[in-house]
Amino acid sequence: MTERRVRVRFAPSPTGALHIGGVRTALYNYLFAKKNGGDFLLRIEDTDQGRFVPGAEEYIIESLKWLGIIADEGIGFGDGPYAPYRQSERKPIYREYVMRLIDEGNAYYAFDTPEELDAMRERLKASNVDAKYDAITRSTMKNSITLAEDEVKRLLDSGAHYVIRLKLPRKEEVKLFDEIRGWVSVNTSQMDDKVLFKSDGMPTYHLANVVDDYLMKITHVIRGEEWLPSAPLHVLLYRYLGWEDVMPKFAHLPLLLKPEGNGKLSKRDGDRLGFPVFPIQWQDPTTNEISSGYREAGYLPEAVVNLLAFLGWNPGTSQEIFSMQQLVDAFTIDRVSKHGAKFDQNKAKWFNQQYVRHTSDNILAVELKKDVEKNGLTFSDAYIEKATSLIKEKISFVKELWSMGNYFFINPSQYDEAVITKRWNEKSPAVLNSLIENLSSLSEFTSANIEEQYNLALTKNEVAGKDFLQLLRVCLSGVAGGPPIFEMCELFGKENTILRLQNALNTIKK
RNA sequence: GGCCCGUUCGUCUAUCGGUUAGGACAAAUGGUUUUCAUCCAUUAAAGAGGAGUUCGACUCUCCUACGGGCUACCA
Repeated sequence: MTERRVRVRFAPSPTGALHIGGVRTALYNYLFAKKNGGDFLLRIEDTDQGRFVPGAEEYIIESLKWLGIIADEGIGFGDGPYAPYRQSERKPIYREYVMRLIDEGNAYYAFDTPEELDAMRERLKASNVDAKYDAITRSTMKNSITLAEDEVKRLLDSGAHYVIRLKLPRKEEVKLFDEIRGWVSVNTSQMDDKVLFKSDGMPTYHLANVVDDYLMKITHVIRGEEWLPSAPLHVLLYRYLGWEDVMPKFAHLPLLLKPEGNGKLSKRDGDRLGFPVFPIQWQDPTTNEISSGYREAGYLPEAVVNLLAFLGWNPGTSQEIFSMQQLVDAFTIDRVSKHGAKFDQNKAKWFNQQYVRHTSDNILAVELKKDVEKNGLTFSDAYIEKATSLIKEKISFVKELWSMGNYFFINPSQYDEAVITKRWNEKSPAVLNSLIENLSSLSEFTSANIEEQYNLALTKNEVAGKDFLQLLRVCLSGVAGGPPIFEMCELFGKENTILRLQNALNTIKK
């Protein structure tokens, strides 16, 4: 077999918001494709009409685009040579292949009603046997194996509801090589005759995914670990369809787990634990319930990509900050870990902090400006950018430029109680008055000059600097921490600095 | 219950038979920053348990325990 061009796909189903674990799967597929000079495609697996959620598809596309996980082909990315990329639009294709399975005796019609299936399962459970539709139970059910040929024909002609099931051998070891876990083997005696074709004329995931991966020339299937148990089934499908020689390689990714330990990370965990589990905000169209997203929470896309990449993969070096291109260059499947990873909010925050710090002031200032304007305030771009540069070092999230630095734009009316209680004393008003006086006569309002005047005010009132500086900060900004004080003052300007000091003097009384 | 997968500091992980088991986040302590939310330094912190194989096992095998996944006409 000649070397095939690497082609991988991300194939979510549009049943709601794309979970962060799904995003990681998409990312690993993307990294693998780019690393190997291949193609990454987005395919929408909407074979379950009943679970379709409006807006989910758009949400998936928008999320991937926000993160820079750009597909070469597929829905939302200009389609491509293997269109359509939405399984519901490929409906006629699947019938052809499932008929081939029937003709060759590898699949059969089953006419059992849901009630009959339930009854069978309960019967088996009661006798302590595994309740599955398999080589043994199928002989007791209503299908084209047990029914006479003309009866099957009559049922089909009369439009009776039926599904098509894969006919598994009674006892056969099915082996597959997983690129992450090595050889995995399952006996068909443990599997059941999975439905391939539903009564609504749609294929199930199992059939559709195999047929599409074949037709779209997929070389590697990189997906979540939840698919590992059904992978042997897919192997069998490739075999029966005669495609084993071009069967993709499999890599089953470990799952993302809840931070407290039990179970995989799920939709509800995010807002319960105070961090997003979705890339961007999602509003459920039926309940209107809003789930927070990384984007809205102030995460930078590059940070999300970086932190996600490290949840289940590492380069084997001590480097942790990676651009997308660096990830592409470094990524290999064999460095993906086998075990699930718990999401660590602290580490996520740290990653974002790194990226915020490395983002230039003028770009961050644009975001801060939005908040300033949202609050009905007007400041020059230069002022906003300078404020950005001062606040930037202290924050982890872009939105904290405003939440932690809004005192650059609004004079404080409240003052940190703890600091006031601790630092304010009978000498404080005198120091402030001296400072106001000194600053008023200052012609060049620079941080160095301000500091000089501050020290003079201290000396005059016989107060130690260490005891007063934090109090000064609180008088100016209202809060206990922040950037260098005198640089702050320089930005506030002479008039506003003095106004702030006077306000503090008038407001804080003890 | 059955089947499959997994198990190194609190968390993410390095180690591909021989290491004082390394790094990062978080934590604690100290320092710098005349304030702090930055920064620097230091400390504490791990091979689930039991059998093998081997001169030697975190690393290979088996058992047990624990965790996770799957077990639909859902993906």
